[in-house]
Amino acid sequence: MEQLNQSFFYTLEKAIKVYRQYFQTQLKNAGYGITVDQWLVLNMIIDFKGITQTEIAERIFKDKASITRIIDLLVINDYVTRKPHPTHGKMIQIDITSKGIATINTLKKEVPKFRDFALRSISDDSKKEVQSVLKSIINNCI
Amino acid sequence: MEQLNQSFFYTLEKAIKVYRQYFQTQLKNAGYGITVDQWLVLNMIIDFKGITQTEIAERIFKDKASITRIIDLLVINDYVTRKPHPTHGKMIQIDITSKGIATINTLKKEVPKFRDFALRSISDDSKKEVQSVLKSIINNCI
DNA sequence: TTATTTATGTTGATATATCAACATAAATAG
DNA sequence: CTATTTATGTTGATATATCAACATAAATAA
Repeated sequence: MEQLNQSFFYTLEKAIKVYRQYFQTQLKNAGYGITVDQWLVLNMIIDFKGITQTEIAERIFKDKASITRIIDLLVINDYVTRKPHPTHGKMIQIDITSKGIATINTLKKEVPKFRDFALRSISDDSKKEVQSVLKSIINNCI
Repeated sequence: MEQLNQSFFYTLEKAIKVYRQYFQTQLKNAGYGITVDQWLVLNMIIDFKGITQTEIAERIFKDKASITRIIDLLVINDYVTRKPHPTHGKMIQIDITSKGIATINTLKKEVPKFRDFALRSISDDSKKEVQSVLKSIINNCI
């Protein structure tokens, strides 16, 4: 059993790494200078208007310190702008630039293809079964 | 289907993060200052006598630059020593210190418990099924 | 033998992860 | 109202990931 458990996590680590690398390469090949994580954050900003950085962190399982720095880069690379929220305390108001909008609009169409490609030949039932096991692991570890 | 694929990777990311965090916390609670990745590398050095850094990198899916730096830290923290290989080119000879041996000896017994805990209540068949799907993903992305 | 390729590692630059400490505005408790 | 707590973000320190460039010894080709 221990052998099985060891190789289980070995495969899990490998799968996530290979997938991330594939994803990043696709972004690059499609002509985007954006990273996977920057894309994730940009996506959140667009999908959830007015979302706080803390909430972005929770939604994509990152530290809020990471979010601060990823947004720094989104600003540097002209995907978004950041200014103090007019009425609400320490909150930050993030506005998307035209470059940010254009990028997301295209990627919204492209990214699903990446996922489909990575999961091709896998049945929906299998996906659900895997997800259910992963959720058990999550519950076991929390 | 796209919704399923999106949530599939969402869950995958979450599971690996939660597991890694659980693992690191357990190491800390057990009184070890070592990180998960340092432990992984130390393990390779012990299990495969004379292994090259390049090969360690391949085996645990890391960049060889990362291995250089992780071993830097293993040296700083007195788990191993590093010196030029006496006969073989640019190779490095890595020797384990007594602290390194003591650490690994204990962790070899502890770590399987962490994995078992994370996978408790999951049947062997399920684990195998998940692994098989993960391997398909790996093949799809490579 | 000389030139080229291969194997092995290191270093620099940049991005991200994590934890702890800090800063501060808003909300709540007393 | 004042004190405390909570919500939200930033910053510093350290660890890791990734890519590209570099260094160099060994092996191979010419």
